Amino acid sequence: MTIFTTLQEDIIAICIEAFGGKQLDYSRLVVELPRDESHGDLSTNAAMVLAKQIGMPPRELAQKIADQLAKRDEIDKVEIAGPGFINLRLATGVWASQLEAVLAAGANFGRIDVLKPDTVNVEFVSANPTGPLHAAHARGAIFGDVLANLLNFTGQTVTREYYINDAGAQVDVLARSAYLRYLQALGKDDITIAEGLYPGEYLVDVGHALKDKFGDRLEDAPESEWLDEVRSFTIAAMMEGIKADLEGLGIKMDLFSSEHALVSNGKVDEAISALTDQGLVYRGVLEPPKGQLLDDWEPREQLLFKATQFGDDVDRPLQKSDGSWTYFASDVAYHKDKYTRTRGKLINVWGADHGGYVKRMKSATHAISGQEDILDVKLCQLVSLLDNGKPVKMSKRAGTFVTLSDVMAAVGPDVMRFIMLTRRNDQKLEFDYAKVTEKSKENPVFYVQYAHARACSVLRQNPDMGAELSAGGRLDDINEIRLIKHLVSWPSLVHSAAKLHEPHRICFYLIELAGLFHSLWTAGRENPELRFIVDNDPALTAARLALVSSVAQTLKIGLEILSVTALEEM
RNA sequence: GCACCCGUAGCUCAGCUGGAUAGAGCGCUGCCCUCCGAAGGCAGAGGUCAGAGGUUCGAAUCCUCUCGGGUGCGCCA
Repeated sequence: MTIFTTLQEDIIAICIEAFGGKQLDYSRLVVELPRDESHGDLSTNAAMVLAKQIGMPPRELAQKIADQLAKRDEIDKVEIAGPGFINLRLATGVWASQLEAVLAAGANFGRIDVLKPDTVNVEFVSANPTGPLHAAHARGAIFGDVLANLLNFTGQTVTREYYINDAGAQVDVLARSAYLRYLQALGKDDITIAEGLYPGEYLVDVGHALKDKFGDRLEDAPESEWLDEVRSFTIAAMMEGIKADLEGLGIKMDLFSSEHALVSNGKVDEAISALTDQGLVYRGVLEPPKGQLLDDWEPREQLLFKATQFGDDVDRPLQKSDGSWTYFASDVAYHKDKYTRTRGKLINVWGADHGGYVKRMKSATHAISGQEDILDVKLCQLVSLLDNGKPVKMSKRAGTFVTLSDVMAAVGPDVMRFIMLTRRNDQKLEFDYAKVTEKSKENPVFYVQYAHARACSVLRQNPDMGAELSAGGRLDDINEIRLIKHLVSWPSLVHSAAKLHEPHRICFYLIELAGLFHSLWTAGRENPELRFIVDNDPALTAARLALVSSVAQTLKIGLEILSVTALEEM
């Protein structure tokens, strides 16, 4: 229970007492830290939010609530300001006493404020199994993983899922490319990798592995005889590499789903006929997209899903010209499968280039589940790789893209995970090798880990006091109070980050917490009276160590949500 | 042409899903190590929140339009 929630409940109680007859909507009522400290320790918009409902001028209502609040021991002063803000000044020692609750919550601090428990499926990465992960995949991977951690932390039951696109033409292309490498492994040196195949070196090893497994048995066989075997072998090899890369990032999926399995089990036909039964599928002709050059466009009747009925711009095709299912059709089946399995919320983490796909997928999941907001799609913008300000050259054509494992070898998982979350997901991100490995303030990973290490260093010097940390009322320096306020706002930060599916908020919170702590630390260097350890004053020392301990604990919890190491020494 | 995302200090970005005088880092100017880790900190300058309307007690935040940047638009997955 933080002071925020206590006061909020108090205010609601006051209103029920005074206006018991009326049913009031308290959902917009907040107790928060005012941005400007001159407005007091805490402020609430209660009067402004409730005024209209009650039918009383805001300032008058504010006065009524304020009179009641003023009677509380923990409140020193109440003021009405502006259009009806109620500003509260807390009695000495109230902030400091908040630390007792922080320390009592221990590793569960922030878990207190849980969302309504639910089952959530987070699908992320889902990179095509046609090659190793490249650096840009890391963003979505980490976003999804940390979001899953965060939801877990707030009491949700989470499944991490990877959808393998192991059907369609691209995996045949992969198989043909691997087959050529197989021929090379058998000693044929006049092999050229044709345009349109995958030229990457990573298939050389697969070629050798194919040779080890099949000998020369496939050498002169027609494609129809080797395609299936080579394809499934190669996909398995690619997935093995992808799993190893994810493991290097500290990511463990709960489930890998196969598109191929879905298709061959008839799930697509099943899903489409279910939509047909709902009257959402028809044969029709689409308009060509305007402003785009399509020389080969011919109007054609095809099977369409009534996406417009759910807010999409046009109805979406389910079949290609040859009668086979479109990718959208199998995606409908996949999402139906996911929903049927879990009956919970679905979250998809996609690259921003799939933005045009969101509406139709939400339309489909709406149709499938009957719930409009069952699916949330988070789009991650591009990552550009830099080395000291200069772009790192990448060419997918030549097969020389920067792989995830290359970057990981250079920076390690902690840096990778933290930096990828130092931007909102819908904002482009620059990842500069040189800067993110710097051991300085410019590097936020280091900055936060350093704060934790510093806090641990203080606590290490006083192992004896650990047992009796007292959160007495003597923490009254402005920097100490600021730090406590920030600590106490951690649960509500976690709550909104989880609710909005915005893990980056954790990063920014930790950076700010680290900054406040560094600031206090240095204040102690300049003014000995502000040092954490005060000779001849064990009570004050204990109170300050309680603060340090709370900081260390909260940094650790936050870093654990990010799965970034909370170092005790640097 | 249409849809989605973005536009906040010189630069890179936050802004708790509508709160009060819009914040941080970098860069710039000037400071702080006899002292728990200076791998850090303090202070100053810097803004028409792209622009114009609207909604209301109150807008960077919500709605409409305009401008600028990005992504995408049947038979790639």
